[in-house]
Amino acid sequence: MSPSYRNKPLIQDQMEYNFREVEPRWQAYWKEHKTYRVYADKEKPKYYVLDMFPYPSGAGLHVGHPLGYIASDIYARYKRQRGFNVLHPMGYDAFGLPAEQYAIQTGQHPEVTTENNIRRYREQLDKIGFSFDWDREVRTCDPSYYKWTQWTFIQLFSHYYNYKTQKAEPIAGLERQFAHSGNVDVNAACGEVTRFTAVEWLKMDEKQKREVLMHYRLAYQADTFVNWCPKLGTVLANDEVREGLSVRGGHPVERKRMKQWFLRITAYADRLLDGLEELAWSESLKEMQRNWIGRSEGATIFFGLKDHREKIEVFTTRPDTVFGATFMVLAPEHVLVKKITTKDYQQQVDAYVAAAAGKSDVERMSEVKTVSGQFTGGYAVHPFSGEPIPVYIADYVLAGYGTGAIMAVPGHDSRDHAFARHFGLPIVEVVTGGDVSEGSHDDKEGTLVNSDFMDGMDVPTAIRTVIQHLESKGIGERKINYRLRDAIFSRQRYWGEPFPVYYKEGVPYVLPESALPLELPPVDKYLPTESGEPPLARAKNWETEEGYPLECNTMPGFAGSSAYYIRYMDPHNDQELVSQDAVSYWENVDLYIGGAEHATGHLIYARFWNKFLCDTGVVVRDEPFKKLINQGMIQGRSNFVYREKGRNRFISHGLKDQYDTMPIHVDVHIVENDILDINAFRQWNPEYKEAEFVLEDGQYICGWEVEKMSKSFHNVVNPDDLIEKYGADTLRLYEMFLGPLEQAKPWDTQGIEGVFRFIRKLWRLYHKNSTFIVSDDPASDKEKKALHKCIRKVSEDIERFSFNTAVSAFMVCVNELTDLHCNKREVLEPLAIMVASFAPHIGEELWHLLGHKESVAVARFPEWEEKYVRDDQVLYPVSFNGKTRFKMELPAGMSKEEVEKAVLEAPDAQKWLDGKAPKKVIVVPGKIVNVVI
RNA sequence: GCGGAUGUGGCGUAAUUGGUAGCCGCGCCAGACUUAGGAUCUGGUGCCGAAAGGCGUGGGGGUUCGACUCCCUCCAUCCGCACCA
Repeated sequence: MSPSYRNKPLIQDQMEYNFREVEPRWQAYWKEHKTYRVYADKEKPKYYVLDMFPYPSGAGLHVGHPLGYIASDIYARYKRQRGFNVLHPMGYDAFGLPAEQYAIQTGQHPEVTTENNIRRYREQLDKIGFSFDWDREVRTCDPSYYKWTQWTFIQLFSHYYNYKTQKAEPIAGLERQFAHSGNVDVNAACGEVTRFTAVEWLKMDEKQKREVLMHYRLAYQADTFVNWCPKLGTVLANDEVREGLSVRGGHPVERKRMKQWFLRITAYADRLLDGLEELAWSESLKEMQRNWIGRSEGATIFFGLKDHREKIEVFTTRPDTVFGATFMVLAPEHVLVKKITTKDYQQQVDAYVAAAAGKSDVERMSEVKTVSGQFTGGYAVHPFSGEPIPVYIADYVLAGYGTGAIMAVPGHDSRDHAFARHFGLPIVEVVTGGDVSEGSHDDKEGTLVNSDFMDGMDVPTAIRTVIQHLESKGIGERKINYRLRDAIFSRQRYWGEPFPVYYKEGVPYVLPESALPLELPPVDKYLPTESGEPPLARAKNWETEEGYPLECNTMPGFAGSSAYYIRYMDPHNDQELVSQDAVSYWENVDLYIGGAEHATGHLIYARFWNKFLCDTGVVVRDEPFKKLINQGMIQGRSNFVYREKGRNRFISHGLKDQYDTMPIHVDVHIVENDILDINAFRQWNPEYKEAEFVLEDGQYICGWEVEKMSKSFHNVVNPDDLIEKYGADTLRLYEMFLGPLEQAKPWDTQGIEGVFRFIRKLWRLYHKNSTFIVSDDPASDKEKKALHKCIRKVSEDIERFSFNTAVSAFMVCVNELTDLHCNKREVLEPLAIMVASFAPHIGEELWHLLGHKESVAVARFPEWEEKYVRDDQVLYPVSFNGKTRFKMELPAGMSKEEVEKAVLEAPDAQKWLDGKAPKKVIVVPGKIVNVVI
């Protein structure tokens, strides 16, 4: 081996851009100089760019995670260079199940593992070169943070929702009103309360009063059926239960009645719905929220019972079809089922109810197609005709929606139709336009028939009319129903915010603010107690100073994430959640980037939380997130080898169909360009050490497929490895270059070489043989044109969040400037500023090499000028009957007529005209010429 | 079933207002430099065809001088919701 051989790569390294030295140097500089620190500066316009903060899991980041952070970072840097005062913080959603599960297994305090994970996340994030103001970091599990989560809970507990004023108001005002005139005049969001007078109120003792008030509070306690898993000692969400077993562990889950804390989010249903209008969110996301809220307009109607004084209340969106109601159906859980069931049907009804109770929600959903039900023996009375109508119970009526009872109109509802068919019940047509013996006519098109006073009306008129009749007779009223449920707000867990609540004689009271934060107590185990109480029941002295027991439930994950964007505005304030000063300056989030998986969870709760804080004067804007972008998922690109069945032999992709093979995932790190590194493969798994291979062209070609990025598919790519190999700037550019931000796209490490070459090509514009060669000579028109086209494209693309095309524009520009051998400061300086948003390290390095002392972060983004991008010659594509045939260069200023003349005279045109006269010539100046023959 | 989105070279994609389809990059092919190349540089690369030319943006139809773009219809894939009265 000759010495020159060994030296060669070294010399090359010196000449090339050395990201391994440059990137850590600037990261240290930014940290030391607090380059990205931000204050509420009233002289400057504010802009708030927020990322959904991560849950710090033990696995660290893969290349999919930083995608949104990179996009928001580019935008934040761009806005800063545009003169905005940019708030761009980061923190951690640090309470959560995985840490607790790990604690149960290992006995380690979740705080310890969480702290470790955060440290690892921070290292990874720092390497990517983000412009976060880390002095504003928040962690939801930090007592100084959750103090304000607890504080907000106390506020929710102490407020009710007044429908008259359409906002939250202090519960004390409600108490005054009760003392003055009872609850008759109150129009508030509440549970089921009976009417009472002022005298009755005043006669109640404190316990009774508190019970009544509990029905009005925005944070309230109520009994509910939950998915209780005795083995895990906790309540599970619907998606944590499959086929009656817990997803984790596979333990039996039962429906259990339990007291839980709730947030009265339904009070805000209309405002949550209406607020969507003003938001710059994607239509699909808004639609998801609309569906989740599920507002439907209709009426409630009371049906009397034949042999009982009670009435059945139903909700219907089609009160106009009331004369078509030939039977009624109650949910099996409906309270009146017991009462109306006659002796003859007792057994069958009991059996049906028992069977329904044993089924999980998921099971009931999966049986959608089967019609089942049971007659109760009871009859209701039609509110208008007085006819008796049979009452059934059936699974297809849900206890949790509407009133849990329906009037069944088989002529105009497909499910009722199927049910009527199955049980041989009469089907009556009340709206024309279909054939009800064939199937139900569900549309609102048609004319009312067989409907007494509504005959001849169209559907909308009939709906208005019947509601008037119902209201005047006092047997029903107009009603808006929602699918949205109040949010269950308690968990039987350890690793969450403790409730600032204690119990006096079984009645819950909130702690005074001075007692906050109520810190999580140490426990001996992170499991429920033997008697099934939550882990906090294990804590010693878990009581107030007076000896009252404290609440043992903790808050769910969304508690801490519902107001973190507010806390970033004033993260160290220990007097209030946020100062009026800070919030009146920063207002709300201008740009929010995060995953679509939070569409109906976090994004609904946060909006609700924010509206409440707005009502109570804590924040100044009704909506928290003005614009929201869901970054698309980065998928994995998996590689496969094909093992011959029953043998330790692998067949190359192109030959696999000639053998009986099965595909096996292979680690993408030992595959390059779909060619398997056979030696690495043999070492990868001892099982394959002696493997044989059937090759094509001397190589083993792997198959590939796009799948979720997951350990089990061996397709996870770690950003640290890529940064080590190519640098953070290359990673950032490549993540953006991959495709549109909002679109899901597969990760293919192969392509990163292209942006890596771009970075080095950029560097070479400013350097020759490792010497900085930028000159102060004036730039040529061509050079300026390349630059100004780039400024225009990049700024327009950033404004519309089209980062992939912006990267492409940089490449085009650098290619052009390279061809022009441009080394002019006039061009290269603005280019460095622009590049710095995307690739901050090389941008900062070039900026300082250009002689600047301040960070490029505060440089002014260049403006493009029309005069430099204008063309004086236009290359006209000339088409005949819409097909482009040749191109012709003409001066830009030419009139339509001149262009037409010039084109028709051209020799190329003669060929295509073939002696015929053109019927018509279309000239779009500066664009195109089309000749019609 | 309902709602939303997406279909363009071998791959990721581009075409901002109806105006040259395929920019930029990967891969591939050829060449240069080289003892060597998985380095670097240069050129080529939608498909068919020797060429002339023809065909091409999921399929079919329409509007238009002109359609990836607008309209109708069908198909496929992905996501969300799902007996919501």
